[in-house]
Amino acid sequence: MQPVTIRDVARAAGVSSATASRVLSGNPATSAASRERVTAAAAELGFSPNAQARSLRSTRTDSIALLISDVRNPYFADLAHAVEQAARARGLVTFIGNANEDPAQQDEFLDAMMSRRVDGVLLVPQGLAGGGGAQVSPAVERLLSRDIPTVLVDRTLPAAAAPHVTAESAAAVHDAVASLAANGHRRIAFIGGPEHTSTAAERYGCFRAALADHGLDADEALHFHGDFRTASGAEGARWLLGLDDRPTAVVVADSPMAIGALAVWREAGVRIGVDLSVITFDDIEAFALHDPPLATISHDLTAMGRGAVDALATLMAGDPTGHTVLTSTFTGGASIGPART
Amino acid sequence: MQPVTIRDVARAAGVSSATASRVLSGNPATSAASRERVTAAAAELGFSPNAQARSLRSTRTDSIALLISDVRNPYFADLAHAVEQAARARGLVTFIGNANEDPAQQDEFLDAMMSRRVDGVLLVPQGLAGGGGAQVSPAVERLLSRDIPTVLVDRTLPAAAAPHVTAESAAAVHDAVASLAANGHRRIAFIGGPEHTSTAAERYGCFRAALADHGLDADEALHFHGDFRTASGAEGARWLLGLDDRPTAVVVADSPMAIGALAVWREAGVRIGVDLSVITFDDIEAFALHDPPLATISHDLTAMGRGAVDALATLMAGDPTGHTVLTSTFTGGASIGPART
DNA sequence: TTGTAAGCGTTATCAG
DNA sequence: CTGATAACGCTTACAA
Repeated sequence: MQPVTIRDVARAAGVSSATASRVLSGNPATSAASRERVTAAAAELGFSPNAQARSLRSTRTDSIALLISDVRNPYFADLAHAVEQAARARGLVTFIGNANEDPAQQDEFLDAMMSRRVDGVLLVPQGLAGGGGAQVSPAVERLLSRDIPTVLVDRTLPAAAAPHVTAESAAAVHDAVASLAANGHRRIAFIGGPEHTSTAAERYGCFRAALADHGLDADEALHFHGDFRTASGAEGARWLLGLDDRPTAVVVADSPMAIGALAVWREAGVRIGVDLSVITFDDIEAFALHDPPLATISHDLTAMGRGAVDALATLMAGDPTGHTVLTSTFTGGASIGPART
Repeated sequence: MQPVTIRDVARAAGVSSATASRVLSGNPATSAASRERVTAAAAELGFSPNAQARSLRSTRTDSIALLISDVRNPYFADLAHAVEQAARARGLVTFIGNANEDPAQQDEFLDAMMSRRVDGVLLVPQGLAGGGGAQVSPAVERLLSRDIPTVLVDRTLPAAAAPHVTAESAAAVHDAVASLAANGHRRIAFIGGPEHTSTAAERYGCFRAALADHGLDADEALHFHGDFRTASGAEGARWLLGLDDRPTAVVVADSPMAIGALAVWREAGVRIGVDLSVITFDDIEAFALHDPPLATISHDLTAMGRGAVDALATLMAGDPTGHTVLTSTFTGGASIGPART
């Protein structure tokens, strides 16, 4: 079936293509008569407007892009869901892209989106492994140097390059460490994320600060550098088991790593909350599977998603927007127990 | 900064826009000299072609759409990841859409994709709640009546409307039920998915067949109708606890429902593998959190994703394609124990 | 090998 | 309220 164009509709309705266009895009300057005939003809022919052509002219696409780090990470899945629902409420379609924690994949998706002229971009920026200067990947550079409304979500970028909606965990981490300290823990390990992401840095930074608050000193030897994925959590778990003078507690920086780590510890016969106290970031539904209940430091992803869409909408409307920082919540659980002495 | 057009590039390179276009789209009819100057100019100006305009002319977009039922369901997250990687290997960008198990959201996304003229569509079709005739939602109808290459993934549609890549679980379910039967279980409940999805029907159908294979009769009173989401799994768990002559074993039709159900059972003090034997569909990483290990019936999502992309690529190349049906695997676990007598 | 010019399907402008 | 007509940014005959 050949695609039906607006001209076909106009011809069938006996009007000009301009009138047909006006009717179909809800322009009030139309007569009831032509409105009726055009809509009828469009329905009859099964007309679906060519968005390419439309936005070539109008430069609006009513769509936004959301780039997340990892579709398989429940944290980002929740974020994607929240964004999608909030965007839908504003009449925007969301295209979700998966960077797979890889700047190259991020860039491909962003380029595709830019050339498709989405109205705005929500970006969880991927860190550059290089680590040297305050670099930003090429496509992100392009994104920002053009005037494409962009909001960073969850993670930020060095130069405060764009407005962002992120979470701040100081208070929750403080409470979490307080809970450990109250249980007599003094050697607390940290299984962290990749250093080149702002969240990994923020989470670890808050952890160190919290230690200091409780008169404990941060021991860099108790800091494992993971990559936010399951396998590295398992590695971190094994690393912990191999430490001399094994720590009695550990904080894990995200849920996939926690899943990987807990599986290893179970296999090794480590009793969580008894032999080892565990606190993990990112409360996900699947944690309900774990016994005992896990203590968590969590974010309100629905709020983050909605906040991000709000900020982006403001930006798309042409108004400047600032940063939003949400606070995290500490929820205790039986995975914290007294330090064995 | 105003968007950079191909004319800007051409001007900077001192050639016509036609030559610039030829260079940038890899047309061999170009001189080394202009090739060099054009690519330099494009890089210099940060040119990114307008995909709208390009495909308005050329009708290829090198992109595909993937519509999944629920981003937050790890099963679909895994599928999305697999598709995305396979598509990327073929130079295709994947736009992921989330239907949220809702035909209306599915249709919005599909319409947006059709009007953006993606080269192909991978669709996990949403069931119509009506249940009456063999209907298909309007946008899916449009999708199929036009000649847009489309492959159904995971779920099918009544009229074998399009080629599909799905999983078949008969053998795995047979083994699973055999394992229960060998442990003396005779009353086995089933917490199923929404009837209007083909997978729910297939999974339950195989379950009934497997019961028959083992001389057990299917009792419709032991069939709970869930909706593939966590909350309904919890409901199903409570339903099971309230049954007279409580079944000693249960099969759960997907992982989110299993998560919801297991949480309820734990809270009720039900010992999995002792008081109640459990087998669940869809092996996900987070199941590693559960003790004892869960018996599962699982699919190879990587194979499904790759198979779907292969089928779609074949279709996009103009060749007809058939159906692919993958087999499932049963993996035993300590969540199956002897029936208490 | 290159340039000119004609569209692709739609919407915006400007007269009527 | 409507109809010509000119773009939007790009590709592709067709000439040169």
